[in-house]
Amino acid sequence: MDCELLIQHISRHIQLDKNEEAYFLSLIQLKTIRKKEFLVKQGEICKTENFLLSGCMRTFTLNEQGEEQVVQFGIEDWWMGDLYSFLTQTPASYSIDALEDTVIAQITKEHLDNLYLQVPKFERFFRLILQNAFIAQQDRIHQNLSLTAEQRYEEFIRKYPQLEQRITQKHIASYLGITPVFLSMLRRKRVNG
Amino acid sequence: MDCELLIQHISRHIQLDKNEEAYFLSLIQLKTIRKKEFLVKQGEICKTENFLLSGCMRTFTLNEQGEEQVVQFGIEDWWMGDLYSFLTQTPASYSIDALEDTVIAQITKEHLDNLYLQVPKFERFFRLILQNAFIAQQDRIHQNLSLTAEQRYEEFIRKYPQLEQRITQKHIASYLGITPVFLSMLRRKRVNG
DNA sequence: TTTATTTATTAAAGTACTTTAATTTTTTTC
DNA sequence: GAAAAAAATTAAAGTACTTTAATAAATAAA
Repeated sequence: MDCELLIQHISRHIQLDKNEEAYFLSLIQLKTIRKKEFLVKQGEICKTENFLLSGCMRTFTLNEQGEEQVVQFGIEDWWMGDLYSFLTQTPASYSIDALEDTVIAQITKEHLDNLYLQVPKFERFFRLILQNAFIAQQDRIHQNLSLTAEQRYEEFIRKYPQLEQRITQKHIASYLGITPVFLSMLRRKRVNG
Repeated sequence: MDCELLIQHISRHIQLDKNEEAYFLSLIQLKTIRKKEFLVKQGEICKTENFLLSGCMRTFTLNEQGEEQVVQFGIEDWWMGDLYSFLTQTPASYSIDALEDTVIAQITKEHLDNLYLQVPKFERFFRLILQNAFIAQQDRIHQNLSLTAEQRYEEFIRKYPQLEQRITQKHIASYLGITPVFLSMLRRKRVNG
């Protein structure tokens, strides 16, 4: 089981001894999700938290008109899941699917609850992860409120140059809160000056 | 020192014995911030995390044109601060001021770091607080992207009926990402049908 | 209480972004 | 490698929201 990336990721935040690492790995399951397959479906229960070892996923909702709204992307080294559904084991508000063939490391709620009891250091680990995620989200809220679509697109490119290559414009537009048509206009403007 | 509300708030998430509670309280300072006074100023370092015992505050930024963008409100039972500035002890991106006379319980970074070491349960406590904050923010991002200004205003009223009364329309408009002029139009439409 | 200052309302003109629909390009499938 | 399906581009008309400016109402200051 090749979780090297996950172990590195954890060691950036907390130090585990060999026993703790082995115990942690015993709770983890690897899973491959092919492009277009779902990890979580809106309305079903999100049973695991998921660390991306490779590939690319998106979190989105379907509104009443059946339109997709992308809320988040995730690539290697990111956690993905519907946190509220996971914590409360209630139906998910969001769907998550794979934009590329993706390999994830999964932990169930039961295993995570045990992990917190057996290795309390993981309370710290997930606190630190959440701190970073919270700060990133706050900045995103601020930008969504204060920047124009053009400025948000520039920021997206600056911040996630890799993502810009890997993800379709349709999905990027949705993430930015604009239509693909308008994003196309912004791109033309960028190129032509 | 009347921190009853804070103690209740904590006991909803973790259980403290009397020693732990006393130690925690020894790290806390009460402070009153009068209406219009600042708790944090953009560009200065945010030295404390702050729990609101009473009153009302707002987090905002000033952009290059000197316009205020409200990012968040806080009332009794909420934590406020510039988390990134607090954690890294670098200049704050956000300002925080009081919209009403406000009483807060403060903890410095040094005290909080000690608290995590002395009473690791607090790792759990702040993980739980951050989980809730993260989920709320994710929903806000989703709504900002997918709802019209009118729908966002309806949601705001539904979710924070108390706040709607206590906060000026100017600030609510900024929080919603619209102009006060447009908010006024939405309100007229609501009343007249 | 009066005056000054800030906030809210209204109207009208302007702009950023959407919608629709047709065409081209790219990707997927068999 | 051809056919089908999905994504991107373009243009034109429409709409949600902004900007400006003038007036009224509410709050703060003296």
